[in-house]
This record gives sequence, structure tokens and C-alpha cells, in this order.
Amino acid sequence: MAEPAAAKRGIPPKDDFNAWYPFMVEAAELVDKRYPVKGMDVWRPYGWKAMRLIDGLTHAEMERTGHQEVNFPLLVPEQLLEKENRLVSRLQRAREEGVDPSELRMDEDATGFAKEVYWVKHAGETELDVPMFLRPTSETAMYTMFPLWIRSHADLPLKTYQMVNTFRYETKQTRSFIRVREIHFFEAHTCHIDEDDATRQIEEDLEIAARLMHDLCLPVLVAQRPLWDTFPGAHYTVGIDVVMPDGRTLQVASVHHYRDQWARAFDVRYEDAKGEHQYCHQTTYGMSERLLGAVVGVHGDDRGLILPPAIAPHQVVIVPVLAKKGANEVLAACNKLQAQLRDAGLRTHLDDRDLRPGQKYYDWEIRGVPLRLELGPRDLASGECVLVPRTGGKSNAPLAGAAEIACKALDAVADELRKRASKLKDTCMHALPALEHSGTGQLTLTESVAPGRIYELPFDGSDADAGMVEELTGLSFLGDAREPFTKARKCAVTGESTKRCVWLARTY
RNA sequence: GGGCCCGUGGGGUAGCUUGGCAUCCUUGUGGCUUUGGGAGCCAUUGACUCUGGUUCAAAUCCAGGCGGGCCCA
Repeated sequence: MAEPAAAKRGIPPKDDFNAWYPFMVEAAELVDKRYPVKGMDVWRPYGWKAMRLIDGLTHAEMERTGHQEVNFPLLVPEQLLEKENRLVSRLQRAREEGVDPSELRMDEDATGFAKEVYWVKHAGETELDVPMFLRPTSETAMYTMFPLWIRSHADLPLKTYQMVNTFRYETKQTRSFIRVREIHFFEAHTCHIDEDDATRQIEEDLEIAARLMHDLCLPVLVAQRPLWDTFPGAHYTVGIDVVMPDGRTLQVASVHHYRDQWARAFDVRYEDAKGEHQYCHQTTYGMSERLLGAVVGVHGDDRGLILPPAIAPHQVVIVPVLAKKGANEVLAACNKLQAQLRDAGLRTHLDDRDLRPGQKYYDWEIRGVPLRLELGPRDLASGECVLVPRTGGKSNAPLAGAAEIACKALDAVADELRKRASKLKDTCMHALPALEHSGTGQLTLTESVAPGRIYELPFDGSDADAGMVEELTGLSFLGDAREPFTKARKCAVTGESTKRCVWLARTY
């Protein structure tokens, strides 16, 4: 069977990813970029529905793990940002003093969010005595309140989360979902009795993330960020990066272990069983609409989007094939089929617009509906419908058992997406070509790095060594794989024996 | 942070060099007709990114703003 004709809507080929992506987010009606503020797109109904379905998965995970939803104000008074800055610069100084200066990178700039916050300095005509900023994230707002909520160890662990908009004045090029100035943000904040309990929370967060990535069928790398790329105020940061089709990586989630560093700055304490005051150990877990950006980027093809069934606004679309004769019978059968699928819990849409079927096929393909059912007079006569998964193929299914068959077909679409995702990751991952020390002590690559690749290497050098490798390859350190090498290898730079496995990639 | 490109109906465009009625396709709307991968016919709505400047006259030339896209660090 010949491949059906490609949509004639000027979709750039997926291989030309930098043209394909911005075209698709608008063509599939996820967003409207015409709002006249840089980095602030309007969510259209279809895109917002998909995002809310992703949020729904997150809500369910939060519920499952005993987090409680809260909602903090958007505005934060100036003095709290100063408090955060003091914390960050104190930690930075402490670190610099504890490390041989030759091991530090030169490009460090740990000013936190100070440079990228939006300010509110007036109310009407009046200049405000205390300027306020729009939250770039909510640590300062929340940690101002937590001390009021936490009295004793009985109040711990405190597990909260919120889904709100946050604002960051991005100076780099913006891109729908991937780099925006108003962020649709998920943030979980927890407080614990000690470091070990907080560490267990990190493990729970990573499990949550793994479940979400499974639902979204995304290929990910989970890495502990290098020290210089650790979130301000954090003891360590774990990043979750999606492998995009062009081989660059996109950080879609991050988890931070704060130890008691923020607690000391904001005085988040509790009374332990012995009646003594202790600082809480805190964690955060953040995600955003980058999840949707990753879904769009990873799964789409030359014909349009392909949405994983877990988050597709329409999991099944029914397209009636109407002729003058018997139109009513066909429509009735379609309605019955829709009711049947909805009863089975499937998000089903019956497209009864007065258009020719072919046009509807293109419409839903570009929007990435994972499964299409066609029903016309011929099918009605044989008691069947035509089943067309977005990932390819076409078959007949008896109307009687259509719901069950549709469920299986959707599972098959998800499986196929995971298979493709895993293949994408496999083709991108390579071992870094060997490094040599030239006569002058300069490092050189024995073979140049190829674009679109992610490199893996054994590494146990200093921050300065890492900086040299980044310079040499033009790539960034994602950090240490959560699973180190099973057998020790020689560090690519120092030659020392190590099990540490680090990844290098070009990032978004 | 640096560089390059671009802004004309909802979308895509012609016109800009050489200033003078804004082109075509698509979409939308109403109707007829048709329906198994973008049918056809008739009627019809709809645009020069903004602010200045030059000029008798600006979509067109100049300056700046706003917005968009790509590349490099």
C-alpha cells in the first residue's frame, strides 16, 4: 500500500528541526505566537488541554505520594530577594575558600535570579515603598511561611507543591515551551527532619519523574549536575534531560537537595523529640511546559505531531464517511461508537463537520491524534470500522468490540513511541574520542566531535579540567550518570581510575 | 553576549531597487453541490508592525521602537 500523500500545508521536513518546531507549535494550534510580548505565547485550547493533561498526571503523582497543593502569591517583596542573594553569595564564598583556586572555572556567575526578575515598582501613580518582584520560582515566598507552619517534628515531613506561572526575563532567544518568559511551572517543596529523609525524598522525586517520562514516552538522561551548574543554594542538583531529535538535550525537570542551607537563611526550624531546635532539610522538584515541548519535538514527524495517548486531548477521533444515501444511519452509528468509546474512558471526538473525509484526516494528523476510526456505509454493512493508528498501518475492527480494540491500539501507539524514543537515544549516545596531551600540555581530541551526538566519558577531573573539555568539544557537561560504570576506567583527562560516568551534550 | 535575515487581509505571498489605484493563492462567511486521502460553481468579508522624518505624494526612501526567525559564543 502506497503511503498516503503528505499534508500540503507547508510543513518543513522534520530533519530541518529548527524550522519544523516553530511551524508545528502553531500549525497544530498549541499556541498563538502573535501576542506582542517576546517570550509570551498564548495557549490555544488544544495546546492548553494537552498541558493540563500533563499537569493531571503530575497531580495524580503528587496525590499518590502524599504531597499537598498550595498556591502562593505572585508578588514577592524586595527584601526576600536580598535574603536569597546573601545566602547564595555566602555559599559561593565558602566554596571558593575550600577549593584550590586553580580548580575553579573562570566563568562562574552565581547571582541567582537577580538579573532576570521583573519588578513592580508602582501602584497606579504611587511609587511603592517596598518594590516587589514577580516570582522566578517560589523558594523565598514559601520559606517565609514555612517557619510559621512548622513547630515540631510532628509537622514533618512537609510536602507541598503548586502549579503557577513564574516569570524570568530571558535575554536569550525565546522558543515556544522551551525558553519562555512566563513559565507554566510546577514546583514541589518539601521539609524534612534530617538529611537522610530529604535524600529519600529525592529518590521519590526521581521515581515520580520516571513514571511521568514513561507516560510521555520520552527518552531521558538523569544526571547529577556538576557543582558549577548546581542550583543556587543547593547541596546538589539532579537534572532530567530529554534527548531531542537533533541530538541536543532539553532539561525538562530538576530536583534539588538543599540540605539545611536555605533553612538556615530563612530560619526554618522544628523542635525535635528532645525539645531541641533543629534546622529542616529541604528539597525541591521543578518542571514546566518544556515537557510539552519535548513531546512535540521527540514524537512528531513530517506529517505533524504525534501525541502520546496519556496526554492526547483527543485519544480517538471518529471520522464519518457520508454519502447522500444513508448519511443518517452512518452518523447514528458514529454516535453510538463514540458513546461506546467514552464509556470505556477514552477521550473521543466525533468530527461531524461538513468536510470531505480526506481533509479531516490531515487536520487530525497534524494535531497528532494517536488513533483515528473511519466509519462509512461499506463498514456499516459489514459491521466494522477502519482503525488507523497515527504511527502507521490500517486495519478493520468489528464495531461490537471497538472500545477494547481501540484501547489496545492506543497502548500499541505508546509502545511504538517508546521504541522510537529509545532508538533515538541509542543513535545519539557515543563514547567520547580519546583525549591526548600534546607536547605543550594542551589537550586535544584524537577525533573531532560530530554534531547531533551525546558523548559519554569516564571523568574524575577538577572543574577546571571540565571547563577545558567543554572548550575543546563545544559541548556542555550534563553531569554524572546516576548509574556509574560497573568497572573502573581511566579518567579521560587525568588518567586516574574512576567509575564516574559523565555526559556531554549540546543543550537547549 | 555577538552576527545575519525578516515584518503587506486569519495563513502564505507579489509590489519596494526606480515613491503615485496593493497582486495572487489559501482560509473565513452565505448559498448550490459533493463526500472511502485536500472536489467544483456563485456571491462576499478582510491587510501595508508602530512612531517620527524627507516629499505635492510613502507599503516603497531615512532614523528609531516593538515583534519574529536563524546562526555563533
